[in-house]
Amino acid sequence: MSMPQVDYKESELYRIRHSAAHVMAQAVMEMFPGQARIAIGPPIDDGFYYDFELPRALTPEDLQAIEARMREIIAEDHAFERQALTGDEARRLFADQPYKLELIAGLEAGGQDEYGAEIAGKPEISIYRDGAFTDLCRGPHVERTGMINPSAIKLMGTSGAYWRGDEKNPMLQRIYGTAWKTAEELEQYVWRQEEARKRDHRKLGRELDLFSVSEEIGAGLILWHPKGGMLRKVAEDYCREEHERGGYQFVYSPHIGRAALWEISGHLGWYQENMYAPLDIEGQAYYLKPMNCPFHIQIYKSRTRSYRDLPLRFAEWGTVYRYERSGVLHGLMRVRGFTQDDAHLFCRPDQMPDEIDRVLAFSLNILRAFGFRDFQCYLSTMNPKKAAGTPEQWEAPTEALRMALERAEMPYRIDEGEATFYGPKIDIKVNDAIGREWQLSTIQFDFNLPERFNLSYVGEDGQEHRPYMVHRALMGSMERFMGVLIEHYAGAFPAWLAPLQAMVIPIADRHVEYARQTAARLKEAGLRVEVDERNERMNAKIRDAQMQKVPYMLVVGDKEAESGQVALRLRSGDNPGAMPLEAFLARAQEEVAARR
RNA sequence: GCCACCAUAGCUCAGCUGGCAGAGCGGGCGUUUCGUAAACGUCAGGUCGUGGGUUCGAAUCCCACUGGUGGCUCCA
Repeated sequence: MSMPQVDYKESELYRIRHSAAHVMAQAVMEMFPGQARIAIGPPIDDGFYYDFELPRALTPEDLQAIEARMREIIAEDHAFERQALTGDEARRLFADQPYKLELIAGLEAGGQDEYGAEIAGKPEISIYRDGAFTDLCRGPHVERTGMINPSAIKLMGTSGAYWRGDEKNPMLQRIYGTAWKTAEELEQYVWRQEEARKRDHRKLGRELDLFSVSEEIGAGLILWHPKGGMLRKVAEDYCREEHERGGYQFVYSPHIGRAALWEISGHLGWYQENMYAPLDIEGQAYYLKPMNCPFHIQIYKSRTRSYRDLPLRFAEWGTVYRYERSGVLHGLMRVRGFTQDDAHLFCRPDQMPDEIDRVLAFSLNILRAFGFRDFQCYLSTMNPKKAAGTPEQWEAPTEALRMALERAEMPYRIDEGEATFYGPKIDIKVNDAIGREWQLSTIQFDFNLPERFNLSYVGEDGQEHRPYMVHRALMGSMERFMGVLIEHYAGAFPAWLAPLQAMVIPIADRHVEYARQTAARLKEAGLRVEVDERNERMNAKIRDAQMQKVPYMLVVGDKEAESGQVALRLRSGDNPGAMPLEAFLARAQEEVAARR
């Protein structure tokens, strides 16, 4: 969905959208003569926006009026004219536009463009004029407003947005719009939005009875219903087996720990804003865990470790609680309590490269099993404002992660300053079926905790040495992973994951007994199967199974009961028809085993 | 947390400028026993998110809180 930035910035579409932003700003200025303050209005992935300070909040009706006026301005076909100015000239021109004045000052100071992005040297100050509207802008634009297709633009909505993205600044009103070359492209875009809405995990979660959130329990806290619970169990069981094969050992740890633990780990120093207020237990402060690492470290420390013991890989489906501001909560994707498929690797320095290689391959392998094909890797580097240790300490581990990515021949991007406080990390994001990117796996180097907890192992030389430590979560949070999975498959899970794999549909009451026998045989063979014994017509049962996205529908009537067959229907609508029960079973088992 | 909007039956939603709380689906019961996406009939379901206020009278107007939606900021 996201196209290469460089190409996009030079594309005609980019100029169209940038120009549409100007046209929209003009329409808004006219709506509030002398009262509208304009900030910035760049093109974005699928359109554009413009930020304003206005005397009142915009309504949906305003958007309609603005959109209508935009079409008029386009029809007036004004030419876009560029003009270079001195700082003083620009200041005179925008004397009543405080945000523009701030931008002009920034441009004069040099080092960054009007969006705050770093650039070399001092940019030329320029304006673009189209008819009655003039904006501080470096361009580029289309030549005339008439080159914007009036039937390929649409205003999408409003939102609040902080000036320059800083929450200490005043909040402006942002209007989002989309613009394309043709009406058909706009239509396709609107259609894609609808598709995304259709596979929204919150909607499917209710329709397929997978999970819910209860107001009584609290925001951002998930209840897994039996169907969702099965989905999650199947995913977890598979991963547990893989972990066991991959040399991990399973551990369990409590949900709370004493303040001193979090003091030593550094969480109270670096991470407190994400932690809940302490519980008082007999005068001692305990904190709900936001991470599992200090617990696994205590397990490591429970005895003397020899170099022969390493690497140690402690895995736990650990439920953690993190404070999230109410406005950011979102279905399963952003919650306050979630379970990580967490593990901590402890190894000798000489084992580190191999461990990183292994965990990277392991992670991709698991993600592929769940049907993800496209991955984006990110290497997050030190954030000097939020980092334990010195830049020198960060250098080697950052390089180690980079080398692992190189060895794996994974293309990656650098996320400057996005590391955790305790070390650099590799994040793996996956692209789902409709191209959206989701952050799942994270592999984090940690040189901080072994130090703080004074971890050691006895080396070959009989001396104490400091082990290296890596945190990693592959599915990340089970909640988010399930959410991504729901949207990726639009609720139609492959048979191996589907909570209910087969629905047996007796045509009339006299077929119920045979249906039950059929179900019993399939259950015995390990399939998740139910019989729809309701007093409904076959058509209704098929429709319901279809809407529940059950992979296999097995219709049984007189013919099947007599011959020991089942009539298979797939949710795709395909109808392979009658076949011996054992033939269906073999087919289903094969598909489940292949995780198709 | 901030900006805007929203909250009526399990779900989706109607309910006008304040005057008797509704529909479809779903659920219960009955009839029907049916061959690949909705049989028919009948019954039950609501302190109109919560608390306060205005008013003769509030689902409807005002305030606060809770929860949600789209963004911003932040992030697994």
